[in-house]
Amino acid sequence: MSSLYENREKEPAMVKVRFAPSPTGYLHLGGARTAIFNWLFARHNGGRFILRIEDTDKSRSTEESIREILEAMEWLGLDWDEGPYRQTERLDIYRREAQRLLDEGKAYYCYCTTEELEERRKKALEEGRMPKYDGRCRERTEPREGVDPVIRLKVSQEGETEIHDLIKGEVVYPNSQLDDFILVRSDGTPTYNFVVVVDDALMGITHVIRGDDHLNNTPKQIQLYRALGYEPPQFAHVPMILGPDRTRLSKRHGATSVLAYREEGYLPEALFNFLVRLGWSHGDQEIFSKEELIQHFSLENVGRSPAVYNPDKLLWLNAHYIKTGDNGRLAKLLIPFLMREGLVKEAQQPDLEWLCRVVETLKERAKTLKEMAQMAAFYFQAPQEYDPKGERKFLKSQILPYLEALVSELDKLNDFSERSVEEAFNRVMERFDVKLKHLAQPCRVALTGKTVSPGIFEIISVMGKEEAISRLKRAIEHIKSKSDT
RNA sequence: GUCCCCUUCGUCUAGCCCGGCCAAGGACACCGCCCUUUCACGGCGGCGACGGGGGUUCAAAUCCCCCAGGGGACGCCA
Repeated sequence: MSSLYENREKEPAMVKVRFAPSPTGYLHLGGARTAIFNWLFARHNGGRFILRIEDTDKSRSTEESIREILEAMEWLGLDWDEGPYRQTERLDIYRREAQRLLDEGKAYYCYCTTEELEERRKKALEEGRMPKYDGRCRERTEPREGVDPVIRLKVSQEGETEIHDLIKGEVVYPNSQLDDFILVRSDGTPTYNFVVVVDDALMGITHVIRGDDHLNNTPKQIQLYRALGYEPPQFAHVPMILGPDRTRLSKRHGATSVLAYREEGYLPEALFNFLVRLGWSHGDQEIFSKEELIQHFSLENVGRSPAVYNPDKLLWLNAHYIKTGDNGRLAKLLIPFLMREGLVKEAQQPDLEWLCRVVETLKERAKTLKEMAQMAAFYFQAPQEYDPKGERKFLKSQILPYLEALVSELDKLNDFSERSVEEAFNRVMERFDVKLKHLAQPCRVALTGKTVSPGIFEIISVMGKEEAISRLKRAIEHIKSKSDT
């Protein structure tokens, strides 16, 4: 019976993955994509997705950051099945595990000070050596006066450690590169490399999917799993997202916070779709619903090379989701942006049904909700002034008769639908024997102040009879006052 | 410096594992044309890549080796 072999090959009964952000800032694009890959992997395999906050660095972790991260995940629709766990609430577990390693002789106290370490590191770098801890406290039996010790793991320097990475393939590290890394700081708090292993093991994580900046940590962690007597999980190291300058994505590259995209008027499904296609693909398909992603996602189709973040494509996707989005939903999402533009006051919410019609006229040309709100301005306020070029070109005295005729035709309408507005235009065009463009452009400038807008019939219809006529009359007066002088 | 990862159009990528279907496909951006009351949308077309060098083979983007470039790690950060 080759039972050992079979056990190795057999997939774990239940896939369990985690996303483990450190709350030292907002959720950025790279972190969000890692979360998405984990979530998708769990959902695809009918497994569990757990959220764990890695807050062992007390000096840098903040509650505000935790709130931000959770909010960003909720916005993206990444729901978790367990957690959020907080590592600061599990300190007794780490203490117990550290003591166990100490008792078993697999870890030891180290009394070297930060200053001494820093000096040795500097020297090593200068001499072109690898700056690693030399293990000098391994055999120390006596404490050192006035120094709070750290706990280090005895790491084997012999041989090599192999990683069977689901994305990178076989990766082999010479153990000579490893050093006795710190498990517990001198203040008694555990370090990342320690807690990540303890938690992943104890929480039964089957697949660790994370950024490939962690690939280098993996051999250390594997040694720790073994020292602890736990079976290492499967690893999948996802290539990082790079900025346009091909370095690690950071604040330098502009807005990288997930929530900042919401503020800029991006739809969560657009960012989701964009992020998942950065490094993962399914043939030539670009647009994916969540259901399709869950159905198709697999680690095999994750690329091995890093991806440069391309804001133009995100914008295109966002435009697509706006274009195809539900008017009612878009209208609701648009309101905060209208308020920010000063078009809608907090107290008086616009009529949603009407707003839906506004959205309908704008959704084909707006790439973001922010942009849509800006383009919607003329629906809320009559032009304060006319675009100079448009005025010169279209608001001329020759067109006065057309505009006046149009006002009277519109005034006769009971039904103010797009269709009947169009018919009113047709009557005016026939009477004066002019083409639509000679009527439409002056009208557009009169109504919106600009030479660019959605279709003339739709905006008039949506604007309403009273408002449209009043704006046309104002334009007529404006033209007259000019020609008088 | 050492170790690890990566390398197809400007960018995201398909193809690579199982060589021939690839004079390398799709998408974003860009350019042009068409549609058209403006702007968009849409349609059509164009531009544009296998990092370099050696092998192996009848045949290599695909397999092997070397080099170069890029990224990452080397913390009492995660």
